Amino acid sequence: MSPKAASPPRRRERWPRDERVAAITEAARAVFCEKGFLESSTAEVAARAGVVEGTLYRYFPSKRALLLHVVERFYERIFADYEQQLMGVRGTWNRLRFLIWKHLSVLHGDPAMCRLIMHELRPSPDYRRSSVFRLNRRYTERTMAVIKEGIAAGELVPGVPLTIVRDMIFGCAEHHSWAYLRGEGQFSPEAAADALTDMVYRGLQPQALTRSGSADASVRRLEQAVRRLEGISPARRTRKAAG
Amino acid sequence: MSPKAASPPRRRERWPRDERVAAITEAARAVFCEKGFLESSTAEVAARAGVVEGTLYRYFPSKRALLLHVVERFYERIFADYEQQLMGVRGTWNRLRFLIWKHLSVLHGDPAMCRLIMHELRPSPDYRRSSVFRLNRRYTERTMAVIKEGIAAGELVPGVPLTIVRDMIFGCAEHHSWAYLRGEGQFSPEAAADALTDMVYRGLQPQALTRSGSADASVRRLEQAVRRLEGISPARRTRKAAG
DNA sequence: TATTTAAGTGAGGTGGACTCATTAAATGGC
DNA sequence: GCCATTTAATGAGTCCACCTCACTTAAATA
Repeated sequence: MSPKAASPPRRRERWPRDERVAAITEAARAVFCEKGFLESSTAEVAARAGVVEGTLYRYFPSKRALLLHVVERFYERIFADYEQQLMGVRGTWNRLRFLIWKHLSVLHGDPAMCRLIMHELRPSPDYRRSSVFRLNRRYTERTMAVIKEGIAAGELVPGVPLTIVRDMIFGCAEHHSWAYLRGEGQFSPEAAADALTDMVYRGLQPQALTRSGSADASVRRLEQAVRRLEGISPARRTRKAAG
Repeated sequence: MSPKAASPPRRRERWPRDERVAAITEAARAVFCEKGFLESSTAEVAARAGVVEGTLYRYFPSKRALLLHVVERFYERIFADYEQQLMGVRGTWNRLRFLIWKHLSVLHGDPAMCRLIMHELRPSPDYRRSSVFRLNRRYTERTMAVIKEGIAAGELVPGVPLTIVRDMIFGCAEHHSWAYLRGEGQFSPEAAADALTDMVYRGLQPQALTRSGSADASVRRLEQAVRRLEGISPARRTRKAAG
C-alpha cells in the first residue's frame, strides 16, 4: 500500500495543557466509574480521551496518580459550598443533621465515584500520605467542630472521645450505603440522617450512665452499684432469662 | 555442563490433597498478610509453598479464589467459640459490650489479616456473592439479636432501625481501627468498646427529655438499672483501659 | 522562512496472572 | 516384582496491561 492511500492517521493536535489534562481527567473519571479502577485499562482511558497511551504518561506519572487527580477534582466540587450552607443552619441537632445528611446525599448522588474512593483509592498503601486523605480529614473535622460547639454550649456532654463519635458517624454512613454503592440496594439519606443524628445526639446527652447533675448523685451511685453487681456471678437464673 | 552435573532438580513429591492445599493456603496467608494482596505475586506464594506456579492452579482457579479460601479459614478459627463465650455473659449492656469488644479484639489481634479482608477482599466485585460475605452476616446478626433481646426485655426502645445500629457499631469499629490496621497508629479495644457500647446503649434508651434530675427521671433510670440487673452476668466490666 | 521547543506518538519492554503439553510418582492388577 | 494406568506436578510459554523512550511534527519564536 502506498503511503498516500493509507487510512488517514489521527490528526495530531496540540492542545493547551489545561484542556488536555481536563480531557484526560474526564475520560478517566468516566471509565473508572463505569468499570472500577482495577478493571479499567489505560488504553481505554486514552482512547476515550482521544489520545494514545503514551500521552497519558506525559501528564500523569501513573494510572494511580490519575485516579488521585480525578478524586481531587470531585472533592473540590463537593466542598465548594459546604461552609456557606452550614452557616445557614442553627442549633446543634440541626447542624449535625445537616452535615450527616449532606454526607449521605453525596454517597447517594454519585455512588460510582464514592465507591471508587472508598473501595479502590482508600485501600491503597499510600492513601494516608495523599492529598485526598487530607481533604477528607478537613471534612470530618468540620463535623467534630459542630459537636465541640454543642459541648461548649452545654447541650452535649463531654466524656465520649470525639474520635469515637466521628467514627460512628462516618463508619455508619459508609456501612449503611454499602449495598447501594454496589448497585445492589437502596437507602434514604433523609431517613438514615434522622436516625443516625438522633442516636448520636442522644448518646451525647446528659444521662445517668455517664454524667448527671448533682441532684442525681444518689441515683448515679446506685447505678454504679448495680453495674458492680452485674460483674458478680451469684449463680442465680432469673425468670426473665428464660424468654 | 553435563546433564549429570546439573544442579539437582526439586524432588518431585506427591502429597495428599489436603496437605498440599494446607501448605499452599498457609503460604498464601503469610505472603498476602506481609505484602497485601495486589503486591503479592503468585510466584512468591508458590515458592513459599514449595511448589511451582502451575501447581497453585491445580487447586485454586485464581489468585482471588486463593484469597477467599485463606479468609474463610480465618473466619472459621475466629467464630469457633463465639457462641459459647457469649452464653457466659448476661445482661444487655454486658452482652453488647462483649460482642463489640470481641470484634475490636480480632481487629487488634490480627491487623494484617483484617486489613486484607476489609481493604482487599471486600471491595472486589463479587464479594457479596462470596461465602465470606455470608459468614460475616451471620456474625453481625448475632449482634443485632442481642439488641432485639434488649428491646424485647423493655430495656431498650425500638424506633431506631436495627440496621442503623448495626452499621454504627461495625462502621465505628472499622473506622476506629483504620490507622492501626495500616500500622500507623494504636487503639485500645477495651476503651473503644466501653465508649462505643455506652453510646449505642444510651442512644437506645428511653429518653428523659428533661435534663434535670427530677424524681421521675431518677425512678426511670433506677428501673432500667434493675432491669439490667435481672440479666445477671459473671463478666466483669473493666471501665478503665490502658490507652 | 528558518530554527527551536516540546506535545504527541506508537512500537516495544517488563512483569505478573494464568495455561497446557509433558513428565514421572503413586496405585493396582497380574 | 513388573507393567499399565492415573493424575499430581512441572515449567515453558501465552496473554495482557502498565509503563518507557526515541522519534515525529505542530506550534512558537527569531
